[in-house]
Parts: sequence; C-alpha cells; structure tokens
Amino acid sequence: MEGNIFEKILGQDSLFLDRKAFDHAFEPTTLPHRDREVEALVRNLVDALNGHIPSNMLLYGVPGSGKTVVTRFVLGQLGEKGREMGQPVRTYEINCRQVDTRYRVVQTLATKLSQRGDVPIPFTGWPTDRVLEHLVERMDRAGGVHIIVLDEIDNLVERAGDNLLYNLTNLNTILKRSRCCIIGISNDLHFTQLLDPRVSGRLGQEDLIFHPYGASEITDILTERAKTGLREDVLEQGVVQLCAALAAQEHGDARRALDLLRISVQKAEQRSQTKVDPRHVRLAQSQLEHDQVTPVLQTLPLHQKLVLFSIRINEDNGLRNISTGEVYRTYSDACLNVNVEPLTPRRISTLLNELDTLGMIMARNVSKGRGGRSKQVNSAIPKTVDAITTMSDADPLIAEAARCRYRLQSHL
DNA sequence: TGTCCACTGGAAGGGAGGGCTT
DNA sequence: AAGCCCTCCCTTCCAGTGGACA
Repeated sequence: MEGNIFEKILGQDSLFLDRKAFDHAFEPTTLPHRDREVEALVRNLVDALNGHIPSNMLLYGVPGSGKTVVTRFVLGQLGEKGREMGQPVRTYEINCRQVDTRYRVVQTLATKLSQRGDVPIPFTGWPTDRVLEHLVERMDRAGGVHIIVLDEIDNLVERAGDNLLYNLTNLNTILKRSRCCIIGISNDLHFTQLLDPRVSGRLGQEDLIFHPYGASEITDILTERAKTGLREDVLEQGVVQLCAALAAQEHGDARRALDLLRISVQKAEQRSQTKVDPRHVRLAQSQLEHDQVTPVLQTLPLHQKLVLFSIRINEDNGLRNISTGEVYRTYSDACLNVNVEPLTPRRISTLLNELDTLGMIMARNVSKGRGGRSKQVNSAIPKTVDAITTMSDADPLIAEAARCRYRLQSHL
C-alpha cells in the first residue's frame, strides 16, 4: 500500500472549524433564551460576594434544557469575580448519577478539599459520619463560601434517601469559619415529595424551573454553535430547522439537537460531500437511536436481559400489550431453558420499572376489572436495532436462550 | 353496590462482597 | 483475625387498588 493509511483522511478539508463546539462539556459564551434563568441564579448567588450565604436552590427541567450549562456559566463568572474581589468562592459539581451514595458524595467533596498531608479517605470502609467530620474540618480550613452543585439530585434521593441532604443543608449550623450553599439540579419536578419536609424546606428555598426549548429556540442555539463550530455555508437550507424539530419532539432536548447536527456533518464528511443536507440528518437520527440503545442493551444485568428477551419473544409472535404475568411466565421458561434460577415476581416487577425508566420498554398500569390490575408492557426499542441479537452478542446465556426460543414459542 | 382478580409497590430484612480498624 | 461499616441484590410479607362484573 502506498503511503500511510491515515493520510487520505487527514488531508481532507474538514467541514468543522471547531468540533469542541458540539461537545456536551462545551461552555458557550452566550446562552440564548436563558436570560431569565441566568438572572435568577445571579440574583441569589451575588450574596456570596457580599459575604452572606446565598439561599439553597433547586433547578428543575427536562434533560437538555440548559440547567447544567447555565449553572456552570454563572458559577464560572462568580468564581472569577470572587477572586477579583478577594472573596474566595469555591464551587463543586457532583453528578449524582455517577456518585450516587451518601458516603461517596461526602467522600468526593472531602477529597476535593484535601491538601498535602491529609489522610486520604478511602472509597469505602469509614463510617459516613466520620467522613462528614473531615469534610466540615476541611471546609472550615479553606474558609469562604462553598457552593455545592448536586446534578441529577433526584437520582441520589431515589437511591440513598434524604439523609445526606439533611446533613448538607445543616452544614451552616456546624461550620465555624466558612459558609455553604447547595444547588440541586433535577430532571424530576416531583422529587421533593420524596424528601422529609424539613429537608425540602431548607433545600428548596428558591426554585427555578427551566422550560423545555421550543423548536425555534433550538434553531437559535444551533445557529449560534454552527457559527463557531462549522465552516461557512456547509449547511443546506432546512438542516438546522430539521435538527431542531426532531429534538423538539424529544422534549426540547438541546443536547440531542447538537448531537444530531454534529453527526449529520460527520455523515456528509464520510461521504466526502461538502454540504450537509436533510438526508444526512435522517441518517444521523437513526445512528443516534442505535448508539443510545446498543450500549444499554449490552450492559444490562442478566435478569434484565432475560426479561427484555421475553418481551421481545412475545412481540415477535405478534403479541402486544402483554401483562406482567405473561412476561413472568415467558421469563421463567427462558430461565428454565438456560438453567438459571428465576427471580421472584416481585423482583421482576421492579426490573420492569427499571427497564421502563431506561426507555427500553413502555409500561403502563391498567386494570381489567375482574381480570385484575397489571401492567401493559411493550418494548420501546427502535426498529433499527435487533435487541435479541445485540444482547446475544454480549451474553452467551442470552444466545443460548435465543437458540431455545422455539421451545418458548410453542407455549405462546 | 360490593366483590374479586392480578397484580402493584412499600417495608423490612437477609446475606454476600468489599473495605477499613483494632 | 475479628469486628465494623456500607452497598447491592434479592426475598418475603402484605396492604392497597382500578374497574368489570354479578
């Protein structure tokens, strides 16, 4: 072969000027259609610069409605101003999807505040209260105002209860030489119902709701990013609008829109085309669906896979809206075929709810009168994805179950 | 109007696993 | 090594429920 295999692609003119403009972590300099939210945060957080304690805040909104990016933007400027004024403001962002237990949150915070010579706090092992003591000590040592951002806080409360939030919102009564403010970010408007009233009262001193972006607002965001991220004139008429419309259907998720646009441009590049047209957007849309679902399918725990497998087997046989009981019967048969001890119906009920949350199935509670109350379950995996094959590739037991599927089908 | 079905989903708790302290 | 602490996954138990049907 002539020359290096990377040369051909490397030499190609990219349609991108700056690919980073489409990253989720990208921090834009302007935030279209979020002035009200920025101002609300600023009005509250300015107290940190005056030496007071800002109110704790709760930010609500669907995914991709700008909660995180607005918060980062405001906190970034706050930190800057604080340094300028000699009023140290420290900010910590914790994603409670990744750091999802009381212990780990406290441990992460304390570790971020550690200095040379401090005892390292292990991932697990210590009583949480002891870690909390270290955290308080370190916060006081650092002084100033500490702003703790708990992103996807609903996830934490769901898994670990509100004990931690009780501790954190109580910190100001223990701290001697510093102050602390909590900003919770949640996708779920109703999550405060899970909280002890004392905690929700202290945490939600100021609520801020981020409304989903509309199609025209997403268009503005995309146009803005395209200016920084793309070469001029690479987008054909209607591309931005199509991306915006598709994302607006997905509950106004701006992140989704940015992904769509980025992948559309990549699709055009891969075909060595100099213009992006709506066909590329369609291709990007189906790739995005595929890419979202595949890793989830592959990494589901075995019994989750078996449950989903059972639902798909039923659907392949033309059965829709199957009940929990039917899912369970097919599931236990499948377990029998691969020599796995089936879990209890109660557990399967929880697994079904989890699959629903993951978006792998649609489940709704229905009552059939004397026929009893149950769920109606349908899979929600895009048609472009072959769920059983994807799971089989990732798990030999599912492959085995798939080989035995004719035995299951004879039951149905 | 009351009954009854087929569940749902909360509560409590067991036990394995991983890690630290004494 | 024994004793804690914490998390995760799971079971058992059971009160509660929406709505068709007698």
